[in-house]
Amino acid sequence: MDRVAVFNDYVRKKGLKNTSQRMMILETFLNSKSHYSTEELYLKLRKKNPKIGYATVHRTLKLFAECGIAVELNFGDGQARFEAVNHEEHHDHLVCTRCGEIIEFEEPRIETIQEEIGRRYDFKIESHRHELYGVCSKCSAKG
Amino acid sequence: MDRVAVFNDYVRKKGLKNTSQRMMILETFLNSKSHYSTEELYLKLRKKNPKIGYATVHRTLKLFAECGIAVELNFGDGQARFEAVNHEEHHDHLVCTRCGEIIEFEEPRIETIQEEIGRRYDFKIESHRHELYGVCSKCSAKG
DNA sequence: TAGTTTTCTGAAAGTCATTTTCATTATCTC
DNA sequence: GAGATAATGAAAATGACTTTCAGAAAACTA
Repeated sequence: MDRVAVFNDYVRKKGLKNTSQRMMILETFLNSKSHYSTEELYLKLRKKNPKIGYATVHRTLKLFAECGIAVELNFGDGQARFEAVNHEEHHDHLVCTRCGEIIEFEEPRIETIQEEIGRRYDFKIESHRHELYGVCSKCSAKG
Repeated sequence: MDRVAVFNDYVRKKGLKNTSQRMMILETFLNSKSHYSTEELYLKLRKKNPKIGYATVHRTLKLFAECGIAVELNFGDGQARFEAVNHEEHHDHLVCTRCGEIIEFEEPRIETIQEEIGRRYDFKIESHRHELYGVCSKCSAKG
C-alpha cells in the first residue's frame, strides 16, 4: 500500500475529511526532497496556493507523522523536520554542523544491537533516534 | 581534574567571574540526578535562594555545556536537558514514552560502528545522539 | 584597600517555533 | 441538497528560551 493510500485510509478510519489542501500538501511532501521543516514546506506550497495557512501545513505534517507515513526529526536547530517514511528501508543521519548537509546511512548491525539492548533492559523499543554530528567531507576540504 | 576545577579554569581563562550563584548552581547540578531541564533545576534552586533568576540558571547551564562539564540532551519533549559529563564513560539513553524514565546504556560496539560509518562517508564525527524510545518494564507491567 | 573597570544578575521584555482559537468554509452522510 | 461535523486560515496564545538593561558584584589597578 503506498503512502497516499495509507493516508487516505487513516483519514477515513478516523472520520476525518479529505480536503484539497491535504492532498496538495501530501503530494508536494512526497514528491520533493525529504527533511522539510514546516516553514520550508509552507513557503513552497504558497507558490502553488498563496492562501494556504502555516497552521494547516503544520497540522497536516503532524497528521502524516501520526498515521506513520512521515517521521518527525530534530537536528538541534530548533525546527522540527519531517521525512517521508519508506517501510522497505530504515536509515539514520549524519548531520554536518558547518553546512547543514544531511547524509543518510543504513547500518543493520546497529539495529540488531538496539534490539539486544531493549531485551537487556526489558524495554519495549518503539522508535529511536540516531544522529552523528560533525563535519562533512566538503567542509573538511574547505579547511 | 574534577568538574568543579574544570569550570573554575574555564571561567578564569575566559575572563569571566566566579559568582556565588554559579557556584551554587554547579554544586546543585553535580550533586543530584542528571537530566535536569532548566525549569527543574531552577525550581530546585529557588528553594535555597528564592531570588535566583531563571535566566541565570539557563545561562549557567549553557556555560557548563560550553566548558565541557555538561552535555545538552533533548528527548523530544520540547525542553533541553543537561547531564553532567563523566569523561571516564560514555552512555546513551533509553527513554520511556509513558512515564518519562531515562535509563542509561553503554554499548562500545555501537561506538565502534559509528567510527566506521564516519570513515565510510569521509565525515569527521564530533558528537552523536542515540536514543531508544519505548515502554519501560514498569510501564509494560502496568499494562 | 579604595577606585575603576568589567562582568553578572534578575526582572521584564522580546523571539521564534509551534499550537490554539474561532468564525467561516468545505466535506461527508443521508 | 440539508444538516452535521471537520477543516481552514488569520490571528492570538503558548512556552521555551534569549536578550536587554539598570543596579550589584567581582576582579583588576595603583
